[in-house]
Amino acid sequence: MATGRTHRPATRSRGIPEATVARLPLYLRALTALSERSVPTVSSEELAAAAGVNSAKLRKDFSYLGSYGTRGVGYDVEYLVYQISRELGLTQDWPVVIVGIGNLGAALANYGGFASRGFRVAALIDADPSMAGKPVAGIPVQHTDDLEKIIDDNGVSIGVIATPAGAAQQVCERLVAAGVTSILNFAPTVLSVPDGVDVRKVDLSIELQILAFHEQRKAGEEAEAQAGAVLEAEAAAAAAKETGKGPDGDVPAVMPA
Amino acid sequence: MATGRTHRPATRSRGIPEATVARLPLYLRALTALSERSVPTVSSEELAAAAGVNSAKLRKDFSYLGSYGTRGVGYDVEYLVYQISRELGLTQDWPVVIVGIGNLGAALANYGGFASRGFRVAALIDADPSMAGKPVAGIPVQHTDDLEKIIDDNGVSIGVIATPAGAAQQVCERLVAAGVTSILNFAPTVLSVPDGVDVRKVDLSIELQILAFHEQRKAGEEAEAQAGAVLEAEAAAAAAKETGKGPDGDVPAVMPA
DNA sequence: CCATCTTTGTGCACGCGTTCACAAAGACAT
DNA sequence: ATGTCTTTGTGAACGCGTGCACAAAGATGG
Repeated sequence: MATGRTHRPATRSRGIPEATVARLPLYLRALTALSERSVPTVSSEELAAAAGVNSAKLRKDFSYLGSYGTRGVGYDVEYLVYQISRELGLTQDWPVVIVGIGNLGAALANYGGFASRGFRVAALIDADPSMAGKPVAGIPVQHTDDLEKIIDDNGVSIGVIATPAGAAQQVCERLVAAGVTSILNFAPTVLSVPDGVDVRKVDLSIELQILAFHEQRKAGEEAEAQAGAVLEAEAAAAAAKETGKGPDGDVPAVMPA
Repeated sequence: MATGRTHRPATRSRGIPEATVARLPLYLRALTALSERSVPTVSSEELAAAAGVNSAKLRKDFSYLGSYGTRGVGYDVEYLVYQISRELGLTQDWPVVIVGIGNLGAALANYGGFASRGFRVAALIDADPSMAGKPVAGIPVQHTDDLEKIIDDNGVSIGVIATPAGAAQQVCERLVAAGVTSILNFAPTVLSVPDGVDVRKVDLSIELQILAFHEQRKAGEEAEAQAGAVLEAEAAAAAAKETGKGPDGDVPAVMPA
């Protein structure tokens, strides 16, 4: 359209939408795969397909980073890998501590994707004294008592909480007090943190429940596609109010085929 | 898909926004905690605080389910627990299979939150023949060869993929072909599935990268000079193509950590 | 029964994210 | 050079989700 630059987005690096940031790792992964196959350039259409998004969205996402593409050709894979890496802060090393070395913590410690890109497991921490010294994924587990020192010595700013729910908030507070400002929480609890601390949560139970909701909806649609008795839900709710006592473990007339 | 002809689910659920559905498990957890403390009623304000959301949002969320509150009093805890459980489909039993019993798969199998609410680990499946028969979390691992039969015999409609990335798509296709219509994917891959199949993904690596982005941003703001890890040579190229990095005040004054 | 007080349920406005659609930009062939 | 063809970058419209602010509903006390 207008040849003239109307208004360049004055604030570029700061203005990256959160939704875009969340997709950058996806693009990066797809680009890395292309890079390993020595593909020199890629179009927005191809890359979008690989990342599982819409091409217009991808182009808009990239437009927040700058004009890194070449019209008529596409994007230079290597260059884009570098730009996104830099934007995400992956060109530097991030020491990470994992607190709570149970099944999940051990799984995380062993997770290859950890070390692969900028992240390094600096320490494993557990409250169980009998775990102390025991190596997990080649890293000796240390006791919670030393948490503050570990954080400080290693300059850790990202912490992963894989403890039971009951311990999570307390661990969180100690991490924050020790200087951690980003937390990845696997415990099924709402963490409260001061301003300036980022928390992201990964909750298996919630994901499953969301799936169950859609699963139920699908089953319902399929079963009575044309019934459409909206008011019936009312009656069902009323009737359910009577029968509803132990919403926990009871199984209502399920008969697996 | 084997689970079919149960009873009719609420037809009203069609209008529940996705964002609301994603929060229902959060409310449910908070409500369950209140229920265990025998708290009879709770106000939107209190419950919202417990769930870590805004009270107006909570009320609006509940309004999609119906008018289950009492003005001047609040919500009946037990009743709400039941309503949300029903809405999410947790009053029925959901058999789940976990494919890929490595560190992560084992952690998931052992995860208590699984069985606690509606979900039941029906089977563990792995491609490694030496795993076959070996019990994990009290459940014997079965071989991938029997995947279709396991799905069918147990009426499984929800599958969890915890395999390496390379195997995920293939496993996914077999699950779908066998009748699974909801998939929780822990493998770092974009799964492509036919319409009607829901996929949710949990990706540790992505979460960490998002945290790193914000962490870098915080560090940059705070010290104004923490853009340390920018690679020299390529940074020059980048600066040449782009007119500097932070137009909004974050200057790339390099100061290596 | 009436007044007051608490808390829900929701209309409304706003901002963010998504998507469409297309002009501008460049590559490439002639 | 010039024209054609491909693909980017983005203005604009739209829809969803969020939060405010308040009237309606009901409890509670006198």
